[in-house]
Amino acid sequence: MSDASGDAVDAIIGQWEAERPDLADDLWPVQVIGRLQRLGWILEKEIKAFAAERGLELGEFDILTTLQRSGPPYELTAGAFRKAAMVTSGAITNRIDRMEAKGLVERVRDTGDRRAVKIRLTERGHEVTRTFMKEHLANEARILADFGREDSEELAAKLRKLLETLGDTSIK
Amino acid sequence: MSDASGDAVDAIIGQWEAERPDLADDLWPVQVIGRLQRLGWILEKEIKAFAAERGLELGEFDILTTLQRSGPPYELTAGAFRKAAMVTSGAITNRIDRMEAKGLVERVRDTGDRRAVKIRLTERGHEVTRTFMKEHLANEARILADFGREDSEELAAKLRKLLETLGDTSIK
DNA sequence: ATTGATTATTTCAACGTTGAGATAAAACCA
DNA sequence: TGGTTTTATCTCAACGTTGAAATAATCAAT
Repeated sequence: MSDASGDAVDAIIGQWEAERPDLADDLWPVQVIGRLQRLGWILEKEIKAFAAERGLELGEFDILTTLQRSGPPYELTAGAFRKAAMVTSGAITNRIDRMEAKGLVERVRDTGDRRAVKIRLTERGHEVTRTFMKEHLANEARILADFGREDSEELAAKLRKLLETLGDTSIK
Repeated sequence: MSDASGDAVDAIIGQWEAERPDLADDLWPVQVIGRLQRLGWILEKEIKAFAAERGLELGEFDILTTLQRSGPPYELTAGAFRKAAMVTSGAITNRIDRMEAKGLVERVRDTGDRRAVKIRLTERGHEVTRTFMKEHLANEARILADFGREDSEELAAKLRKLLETLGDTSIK
């Protein structure tokens, strides 16, 4: 059933129902996954633009915040980033290269394990992250302002449940 | 409040509360946006792998399904794809180039407006999309199987509301 | 009809990620 | 100690996207 009103996903499902009636009973996952995909795109674009205004790549922002929220001594290995950021090793190397050039982080060879490289937040990196993070949260609050706090809490609870179902229980 | 159990986002929020108590009251949007981001990554990876097993790029899959669900005569302009797929013009040109080489679509110069190029699904493209789509929906159903149909419906309703709030009401 | 503005697509260099292979160090085990 | 396996990072070519500039056709207005 495609309503006259609705979001883009309702329209897409309506198109499928008309074109492939044989699949009508199998379309229900699209309601969820299609919407999650669209929201992912929209939000990524939003946050990417926000970061770009401040001279940061999205991945670089990711490194900075991961590092700061990890707490003292504000250093993590490249491997830790790979897992936290869900990207490959080459991407981490490149990001750190760029950020080291900007003076936001520094590489510190681990004294114990000389294979490992600790990435440490510089004083400048700290400052940038501090102000950036506050603005970032304000921006996210703005994005959700019309949706509202109460709906946000309810939605968050359901999203948590889905993530747990999918096994996303760790940031290690 | 960071629970002992929970998903990755609960852990992240817990870290921020410890490291930046001054931001504690501003973290609520992360509950939603952080989770939407993670779900976007997870699902994209899942679907990308699924497409790759069948020799298709994610963007190519996007073109195929957009084309098929548009109904007869199964042709759209490059511009229509740009809007539907939320990507830039160069990306569309490249995708169509690759897919034309694979014999999945063909370019047809519009007889009326000779600036426009219609992208049309070939017979082979139709076949591929038909089988692919059925498997794709089965795959999505598998992903959501543990989450359940009822929770899916409830979650979908909230996601729709958020998308509408963000102005994502059209696929034109 | 001619000029100017707009619209549609393609081109292309820059960019970030991927992923396999290389390098190097540590851990394991005889 | 010596040899093998494992772990951590870096290297680098291939890949897809971005976004601005180029090309080409239509539309608008006089």
